[in-house]
Order: sequence, then structure tokens, then C-alpha cells
Amino acid sequence: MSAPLPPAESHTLTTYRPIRDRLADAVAGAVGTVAAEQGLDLAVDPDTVHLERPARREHGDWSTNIAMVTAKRAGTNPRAFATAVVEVLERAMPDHVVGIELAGPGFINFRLDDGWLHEALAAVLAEGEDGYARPDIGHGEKVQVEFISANPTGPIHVGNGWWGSYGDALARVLARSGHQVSREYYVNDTGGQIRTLGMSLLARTRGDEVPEGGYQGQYVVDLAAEYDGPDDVTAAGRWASDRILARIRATLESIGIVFDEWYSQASIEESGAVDETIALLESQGLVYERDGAMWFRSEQLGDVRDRVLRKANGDATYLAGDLAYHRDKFLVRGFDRVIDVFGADHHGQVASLMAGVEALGIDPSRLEVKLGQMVSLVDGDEAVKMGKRAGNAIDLDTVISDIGPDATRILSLMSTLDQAATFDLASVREQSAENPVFYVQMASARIGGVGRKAVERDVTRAPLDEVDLSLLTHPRELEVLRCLEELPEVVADAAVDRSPSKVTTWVRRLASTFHGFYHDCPILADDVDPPVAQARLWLVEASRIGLAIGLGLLGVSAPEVM
RNA sequence: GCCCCUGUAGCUCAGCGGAUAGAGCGUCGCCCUCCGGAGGCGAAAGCGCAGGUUCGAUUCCUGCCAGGGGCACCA
Repeated sequence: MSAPLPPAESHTLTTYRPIRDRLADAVAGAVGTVAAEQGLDLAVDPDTVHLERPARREHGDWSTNIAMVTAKRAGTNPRAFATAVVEVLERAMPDHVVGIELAGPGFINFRLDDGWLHEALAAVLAEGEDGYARPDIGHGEKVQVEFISANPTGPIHVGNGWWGSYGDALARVLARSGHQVSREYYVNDTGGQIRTLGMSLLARTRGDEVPEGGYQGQYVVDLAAEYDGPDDVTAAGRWASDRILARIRATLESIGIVFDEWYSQASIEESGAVDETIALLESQGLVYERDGAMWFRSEQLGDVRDRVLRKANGDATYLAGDLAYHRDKFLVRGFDRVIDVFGADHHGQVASLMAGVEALGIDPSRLEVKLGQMVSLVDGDEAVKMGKRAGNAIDLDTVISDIGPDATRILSLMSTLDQAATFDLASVREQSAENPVFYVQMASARIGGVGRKAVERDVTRAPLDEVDLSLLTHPRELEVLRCLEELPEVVADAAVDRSPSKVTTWVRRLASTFHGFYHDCPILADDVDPPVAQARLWLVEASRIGLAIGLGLLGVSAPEVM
């Protein structure tokens, strides 16, 4: 089973085109022919032909709504137009098409032989884990995904983990779809909160209670026990935030999140970039003074009101730093696109950020802000408390050690970012079968099990070009192939929609089809024809590839043994 | 009051403008001399309300109702 793949045959790679593209060409061509025959002014680009896999199999393998979409332009009724298109298509049937039917209000339904699925399987095997499902929709676009960026004043909370899983998976999806991706964490290592942290720490070193508004957590007590630095608020705060950041980093690495860049807010202030940015806005007449502070006329640019850039005490605000930071992203580091992932509790800063970016001469459409809605946890019937300043709140570390890294990742990626989700820790803890990660990883383990059993029974997988994949005709086998065939589109959709949870949905579906296949289609039993067994072994390998790609995008492991 | 997000099955969530809306858990039934039953098969059960756009709306738009989050010279 672990035998290396036979070398891909070049003709396989160069001649394979997804059936969808071939059908789109045929449909566009037929529409053109009909238009010419009827003297209509109708040109259809194959890229715009909508082809879908009907939910119900009796509606065929593929379907297009082209007649309904173009009927109005053509000035005819959809059924009549569809009839003409079908007639043209039937003169030269597209690849694998064995029947074309008109249905409903004007759908053109294609019935295909199973060959298109066998071709798709061959493509999966030829391209492999590394090459399959790499739709190039980014064309090398340089995109930065900034996410988490939690203040280093305490352990990060569960929401950070959820949104962080999103940011990381999105980065993976973008990288796989032809984007040049960089992951970044913006470290808010300056300002009042660091002083507050320092005050809290110093209070604890003296054995005092933390002052009003300070950080109450046990971690401050623990850090205080180690602190032997100067009795200076800023120095103490810096020291503590460094320690906390190291812990955050370790926590994130434990769920597979690794950043390319940890960008210091203090460094950008010290570089003078903040002053430059304010001066730049000032030179455009967008800054004025009031009550001793410098204000940015952001209301002119779509914000609900103006914002302070420099406080009366001379300190730059967070916004001023953030604008300098974004100027650096676009104009200094040259990202084509920046995606910021924030928690919904930072919603209030979006409008001013957008206004500032625009004022700095950057096309605001190059900046996307994704807001993750709040996450809440329950443990059975009990609500779980979260929150940094509270005492005994549950943090991300605790959850990870409770349910494990894989469950943490897949659960965060089950629902969309826009959904304020509630998760029940009790239902996914350890041996519980309610955890979807088990269902998916079980498929992975079964794939591994087939390999182990094959070795045990001395069965070896023959080279692909000696195996007849067309022997795969069982409905369960074809379901697996249909699912695998969709993966490139799933990756593309996930990238375009910035929605890695689409990959989660797909992975669960692949696991489901695989379990069905595994249940009904014996591979290594004595009464299976050897040629069929060979074809099934390759189907198993393709499933392994698909699962590895999907789980890889989610940052979830694909264990061979459970 | 203003801004953002959400209302889909008893619960937690999917759902690309299409033809009879899916999954897991829960409930009620089946299937283990078999490559991992942490599995498979089946049943009951649902798009907050009202308009609009469209050949077609759970999906897009508006209003209402309900829930969550935000409206600092904090970050």
C-alpha cells in the first residue's frame, strides 16, 4: 500500500480537463450555433455557463440553466430555446454524455457514463496530494492574512483560537489556490494596557491586590513570583508581556498555527512611521486640533464621526499606529491585498481604519476585514466563563488540553465566521463519538488499516497503468469518486468566499462516502476478483489523497491508526 | 438611537439564485461467522414574520420581530 506511486503519465496530465469545462465548451458552442441558425445576437462565454451537479440523480449527472438565463436575451421562451440547444448538442455528443434531457422550466440535464469519474480518479492519482486540487485563482497575488493579534496581557481566549483557526485555514486555502500568503500577528506591545499589566505585576510582587481595572488572573501571580526586574511600571509590563507572548506562541503552535511575522506596535512607533503617517494626513487637510488633541476627519470618509490620532498628552492613539501599520503593509511591504481577521468586539474600529487607508491613497477594496462573531462554550448544562480580566476564566490552553488540538481545529472550522457559535465541550471530550473529528479520522484510520491488512495478506497494489479503473461501478464507489472530483472546486470556492469551513463540509462528506464504500465494497476479502480489488486499492489511495489534502487545509491530522 | 452579525429539525450547525433543504447528536427501528461497529441502512421532525426583485428566493433587497456584538483622548 505504501508503494510509491508509479510515475504519472504525461498524456494523462495534459489531456485531462475537468468534465465541467468540457461541458461548458459544448454548451457555449451549441448556444452559438443556435444563435447563428436563428439569427440571434447571442454570444456566450464558456466561463459564464453555469453547470451544476443536480441534487437528485434522476436529473442527471450535470445540468445547466443556460436556456433560462439566455431565453430573455434571445427573445424566445426557455423550453423552445433549450430544445434547439439540445438538438445541436445531440449532433455531436460531448465526452461521456449518453443522454440529454429537457426538464422542469428549461433545465438541460446531461446523463454521463461512468468514464468521467474514472478519468477524475486517474487525475487525482496522477497529480497526487501535492498537485491535485490546486486551482490557480490567485495568480500569485501577494496577500497578507493578519489574525489573532491578541494583546499580550494574558492567556488568549477561546475566541482567539476559533478565529485563529479560521485565519490559518484561510491562509492555507489561499496558498493552495495560487496566492502568495503571509501570516502575521500584530503585537500590541505598547500603550496603557502594558502599563496596567506592569502595575498589576508589581502589585503582586509586593503581595498586594491588583489595582482597580488591573489584570486579576492567576498568571499575574505566577509571573510576579519570577520577576526580579526594576520597580518600573513600563519595564515590568514589557517583561510580563514578553513572557505572555511566548506562551501565546506555544499555545498557537500546539494547534498548528505558525506566523511568518510577529509585528511589534512599539517598533512602528519608534521608527517614526506613526508621526509620518499623521503628517501625511495633516498635509491633506484631514487633521485638526480640538481640546488639545489631534483629530482625523474620518467622518468625511464614511466613518460615523471623527477620531483622535494624538491625545492631549502627546501619545499616538491605537488608530494612528494602526494606520501607520497598514501603510507599511501596502506601501512598504507591497502586499496586493490584506485580510484582517478581527473579533466582532473590534467592529467599531473598522470604519476608521478603512477611512484612514483610503486617506493614505490606498484603494480600500484591497483591505478586507473579516469579523469573527463571538464564541461561547458550554460544558454539558453549565455555561463556561471566558474573559481575560476575570479570575477563573477558561482559556484556549485549557480547551486544547481538554478536547485535543484536532478537535479544537475542526470544531472551530465547522461553522462560518459569521455564526456566533456555541460549543459543548462535554459532547466532544475524549472518547465521545459525538466529536466529528473521530468520524473523519476514522476514515483515515480505516485507509491505514487497509494498507496494514494488505501487507498482512501479502497483497500488493499493481501499477496504475495495469489496473482497470472502469471496474469501479458500484454506487458506493462512484459516490466516492463524485466527491473527490469536486475537491478542486471546493478549494476554489473556499478561497473566493474566504470560507475555509467549506472544506470542512467537504471533508465530512468524503469521510461519509468512504465509510459507505468501506461498508459495502470488500477489498481484500477472498471472494473479490483480483482486478476489482486492484481498482479498489487505488480508490482507497485516492481517498487518502483527498482526505490528506482536505485535513491539511484545516490543520487537522490524518492519523493512520487511532 | 446608530453600525455589524445571526434567526434553517428537539439541540448544535451546513446549505453554490434553481427542480423533493442536508449532517451530527437526541428519539424510534434494523445490520456484527465481515478489510477497524468510533461504522452502515431506515423513520419522524424544519427555512422568524411581511413585502419586493427574478422564469425561479432558505439564498438578493426593504420593513418588522427576536438574539449576539460594537458605538473612548482603551487597545
